[in-house]
This record gives sequence, structure tokens and C-alpha cells, in this order.
Amino acid sequence: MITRNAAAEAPPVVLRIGEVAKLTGLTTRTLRYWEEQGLISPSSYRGRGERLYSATDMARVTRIRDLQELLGFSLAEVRVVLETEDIDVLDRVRSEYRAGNVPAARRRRLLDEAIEANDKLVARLDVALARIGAFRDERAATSSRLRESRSAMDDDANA
Amino acid sequence: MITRNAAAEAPPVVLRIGEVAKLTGLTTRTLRYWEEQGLISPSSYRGRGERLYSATDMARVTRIRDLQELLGFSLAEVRVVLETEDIDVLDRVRSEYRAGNVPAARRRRLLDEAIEANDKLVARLDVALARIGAFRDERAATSSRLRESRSAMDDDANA
DNA sequence: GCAGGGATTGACGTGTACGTTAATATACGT
DNA sequence: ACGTATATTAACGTACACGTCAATCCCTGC
Repeated sequence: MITRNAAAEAPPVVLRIGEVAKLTGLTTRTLRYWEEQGLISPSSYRGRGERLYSATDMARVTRIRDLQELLGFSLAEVRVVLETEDIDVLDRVRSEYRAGNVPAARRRRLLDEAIEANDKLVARLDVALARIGAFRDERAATSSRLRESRSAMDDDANA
Repeated sequence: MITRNAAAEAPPVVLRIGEVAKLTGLTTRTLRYWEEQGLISPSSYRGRGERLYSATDMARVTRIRDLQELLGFSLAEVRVVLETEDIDVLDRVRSEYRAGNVPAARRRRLLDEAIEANDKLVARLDVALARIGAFRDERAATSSRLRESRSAMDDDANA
């Protein structure tokens, strides 16, 4: 039997800032800083402003961290990437509901911008992949040389 | 006829700091800073300390820049990578001259360290490649969706 | 009902990687 | 030989991305 409404039954994953910090390896300060910079915004608050993070929020947080650590993006660059992702999500919602309350011309412009930004990112990623790949191969070759050198040393020692 | 001593005849490429800056897109300040931090050291000076950069120096400079920009390495991390490369070069020289004036035990230790550091770097590069690759594919998919969305819009407009 | 753990908002401090300016010296083209 | 472009060191300034208190405020378990 398929649990048809598993998503509906699943406990709404809401985490406090400290839990998010532990799960992601970040600090609470960092999370507040990112929010201060407009990169994230916890989906809800409680009481006197206690932040509550949903699974979506978590995904966004880890995405930011990945962009930062993997690609060395500054928060400004991360912001640009996230904006095009937002447009993408927004666009899918609009497509479903079909009744766009956003003027077609404006939506078209947003789309074009998102496409351009996205293409630039892909191009950048391809460049990074190529260069890192080349570097990796180079280091692998170095690895072989070093190991050969070590064997030679060991042979000498046993001669 | 093969120019047997092309390297010897070739004009020794020595550049002044400003030329290196223009060629690499860095600033003179950055080059001096890197030197201050022990990452580079121009192969020669002239007069009252005017820096002169050889082709080897240039290679090292661009290497540092690549590590920084492509992989988001800090200068501290770059330093580690460069050190293992230095050992590699040093090791090849030693292999050629065979008469190592460095004690075998010490050389062995350096080699082991270089190998370990190198392997770690390769592993790190592989992780980066995998993640960036996944991210790239994701963005490529996004690209398709956005373009489809735009065609749909255009079709609507012409209906 | 209160100690303790975790949350909040300021506010100020810090490390990295340079930018900028100043005063001065040297190299290069004509 | 001389002006100008480029170099030098030294010192201070700055942007980014947080770290680190401090004072206060909930909420929970015993």
C-alpha cells in the first residue's frame, strides 16, 4: 500500500537556529548574517522573533554553503545565483496556476534575465570543471612521479 | 635543422612587476603582498631592489591565481599546494644529480609528506569535480525548463 | 518557581587580502 | 642629460565575512 499523503502526514520539519547550525556545520552568527544580507529568510518566527527553519530553508542554506566552499563564490555572487533560482521556482508556480497576475511583458523580461544569468553560470562552471580537471590530472601525474621516486629510493636502500 | 640550443639562445624572459601585473590581471600590490607572504620570490633583483620575473616566476604567479580563483583557496592553502610542488621539482633535480647531499632519511620523510599532501589534494579536487559537475547538470536542466517556459509564453502570445 | 539552556538584538572586534597614498629612487626614451 | 614613467618601502585604510561579548528574553525540566 502506498502512503498517499505521506508528505501531509510527515511532521513539518522546523528547526531552530542552533539545530540548523549543527546540521550544516555553520554557526548561528553566520546564519543571522546571511539573513541580514538578505540571502535567506526563515519561513516563520515564533514568540519574540525566534527563527524557525523549514526543509526548504535548509536546502537554501546548504546551497549557499556549497556555492561558497566549492566554487569560492562571494556572498554577492551567491545572491545572483539564488535570484535566478528564485525566478525559476516562481516561474514553475506561475506555469501551474496559469493565471499569471504578473504582466506577460514583465514575466518575459524576468525569464530572459534568468536564462542569461543561468547560461553564464553554466559556462563558468564548465570553465571551472575543465581547469580543475586539468589540474587534477597534473597532480595525479605528480603523484605517480613521487611514488616512483620513493620506490627508487627503497631499491637503492636495499642494494 | 633542429635548433639544439633554442633555450639558450632565446632571450631570457625577464619582466618588471608592472608587466607581470598587466599580463596576469593582478596588481603590483598583490604581487608584492604574495612575496611578503613568501609565496613567490622573483628570481632576480636589479639596482635598488627592482624585481625581475622569469617565465618560471610567471608560471608560479598564474598558478597561485588559479588556485585562488578556481578553487577559492586561501593563500595559506595555496602555500601548502606550492610546497608539495616544490618538493616534486626538488626531487626531480635530486634524481638527476643522484648525489643527494640531503640525508636519505630526511629525503624520504619529505617525499612521504609530499605524497600524502598530494593525495589529499587530488581527493579534494575529485570531490570538487563531482559536486560542481552535479551542480552544472542541475543548472543545465534549469536552463531547459526556462527555455521551454519561454517558448510556451511565445506560443500563448501568438494564439 | 527557579536554575539553566538556548534564543534575541545590538555593538564592537578580528583575520584575510589586498587598496591607497606618500615620499623617494631608479630606469628609459629622445 | 633630462623629463617622465615606473619602481621602491612604509604606513595606514578598507571590504568582506564573520567572531565575540553583553544584556535580555523565553521555555523547559525538576
